[in-house]
Amino acid sequence: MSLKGVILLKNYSCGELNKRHLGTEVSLAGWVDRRRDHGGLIFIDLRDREGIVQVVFNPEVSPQCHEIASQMRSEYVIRVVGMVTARPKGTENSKLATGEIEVVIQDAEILNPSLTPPFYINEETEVDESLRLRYRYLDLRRPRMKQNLILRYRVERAIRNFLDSKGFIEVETPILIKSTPEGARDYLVPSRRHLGSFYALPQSPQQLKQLLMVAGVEKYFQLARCFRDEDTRADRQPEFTQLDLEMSFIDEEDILGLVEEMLTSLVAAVKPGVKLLTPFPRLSYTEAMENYGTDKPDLRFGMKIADLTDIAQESGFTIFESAVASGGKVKGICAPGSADYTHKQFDELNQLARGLGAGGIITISLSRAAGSRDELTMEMVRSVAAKFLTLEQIKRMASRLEANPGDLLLIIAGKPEVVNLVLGELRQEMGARLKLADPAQLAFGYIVNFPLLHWSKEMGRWEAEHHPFTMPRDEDIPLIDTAPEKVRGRHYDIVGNGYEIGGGSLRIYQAELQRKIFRLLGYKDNEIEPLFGHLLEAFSYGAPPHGGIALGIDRLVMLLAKEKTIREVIAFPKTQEATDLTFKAPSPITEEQLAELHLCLREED
RNA sequence: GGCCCCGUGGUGUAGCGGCCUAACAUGCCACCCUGUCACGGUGGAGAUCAGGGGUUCGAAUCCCCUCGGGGUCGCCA
Repeated sequence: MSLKGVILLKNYSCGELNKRHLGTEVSLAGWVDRRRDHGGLIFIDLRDREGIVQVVFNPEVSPQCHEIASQMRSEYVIRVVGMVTARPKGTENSKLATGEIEVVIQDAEILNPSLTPPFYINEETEVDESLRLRYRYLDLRRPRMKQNLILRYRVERAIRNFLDSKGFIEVETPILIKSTPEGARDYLVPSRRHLGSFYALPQSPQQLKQLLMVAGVEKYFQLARCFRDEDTRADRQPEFTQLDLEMSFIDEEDILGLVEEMLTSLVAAVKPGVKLLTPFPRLSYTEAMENYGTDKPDLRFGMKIADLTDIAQESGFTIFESAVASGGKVKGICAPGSADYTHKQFDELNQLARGLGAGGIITISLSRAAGSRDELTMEMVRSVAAKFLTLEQIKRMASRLEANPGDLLLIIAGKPEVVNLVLGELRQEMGARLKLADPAQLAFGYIVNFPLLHWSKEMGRWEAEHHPFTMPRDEDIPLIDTAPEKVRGRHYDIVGNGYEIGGGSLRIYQAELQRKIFRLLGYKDNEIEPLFGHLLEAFSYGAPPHGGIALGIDRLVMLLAKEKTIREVIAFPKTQEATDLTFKAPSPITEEQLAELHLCLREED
């Protein structure tokens, strides 16, 4: 990358200069990163997007420039003209890419002074995030944030190039569209021209891309902004970017294969050091829940959950017995090398487990004294359950969890969903504590065979697991009327390092089946028409079989940048309270604006 | 909506009932300094301890409320 030739005030960028430019007169412009004033000589580290170069003001070369340089301060915008010169022997700086040379200045001007910045731009110190967000334009000058912006651009460019090479076209879809009843809360935009009516910002271009398939686009993608008025998290923002993608005349394999190829080549291009699992592992939803306790497992490490119910129910241990008697399960994980966990450490884990609904954790600690699992004796086992279990039963549990002497078994008894949930969280916690995940790895994997529906207690009706347009598996279609919970959807998720990176499905393309699903979701026929009539109508004009996927770009870039939140890879993110601290948005509007929109504000109690 | 954490000169931290008239580092300002690169030296300015209320002889410190930021549960098809 180079700014060369783009801007007239400069003909080289600071970061690109090296020994090859010796003797060249260069014109540079940028920001003062740091000034070192020796009274005689003044050194300035001049920074632009491409890097830093040392420029030297020598009063013997130009007393006027030296005088101007003495006025310069951090973050002043300056322009200089000078000669690229080899640094005197012994004064080279190997820490700087441009450290073999310097620019001896013959002409200089201050283009714009700067106030002292509210935080360090030239140091990688932690700064309060609200301050960074208030002055985001300064925060983005810092090298780490600049690198994140560039990385994001490269990811998006690689995606566009890849999909272009596969015959996809990018189509823009409306931002002002229609509110939909399913899913998240909509961001709404009042219509000036239609009293009492509102547009909604898209939660995703889902229906639009399906209509593009009906339109015969066949291979569509879009780097699409999506909006959901829900509470934020480290990996969730009110607005975010999806790679939205849809294809006609395909099945699951086409999508999964395409995305795998895309991500593999993308990672190789932007982060060659990152290791992937290839081919991407595929787990059924059931396997993921049973073995990892979550539908978005971190596949960088094992520590799989194992079912111990059969062994546990042979014991005389009340906690195990009563769990099994009430239809529950007993399952566990093995924390390697954690046999000597302290009381305090147990307490922390117990608190975590209780907070998630478990009664508590039963631990079995296997002493290091044994040379192997077979050599264990009762004396080497530490557990409140020990006197209710035979040595043989303990060995069977250890064997099923692939535990060895020195390891710690964490066992949960209770309702199957709670057991999986708690062990899933304990697995994450222990994985983090024991640093089991290779930080250089990005473990993508597919989760397939999700249930199509789940029963919503609060709504008292079936809800779509993914969204109401997901195609059921052919062989499960008869179950829609008899056992909706057993219907599996042709839906797939992609996970990466424990994050849901994306999800997609094959879609329903027959109006009648779609209508049937809407009815199952509790819509009356007279409600379906105004809400989804446009889609059903489209399906009656020759809709091709189609399907697609959407990937969360923010999360993907976050993982590639090794950041902890997606805010670090978004130029102007919002706070947890969904405000923009740079603009101070949202903000009140005037009475005139309200009146024009036919709106008045309600008094709240 | 619930729970948890944080808020002290510009920035990052220390102080956690009296030793605080608030410390340290850095930044900032002035002066000195021709080979530094986190330059160095000398001197200086800079804080109603987020805001409000309470407890106490006495509060940066303990309690309550509010505001702001973060994490998380709910929520996010």
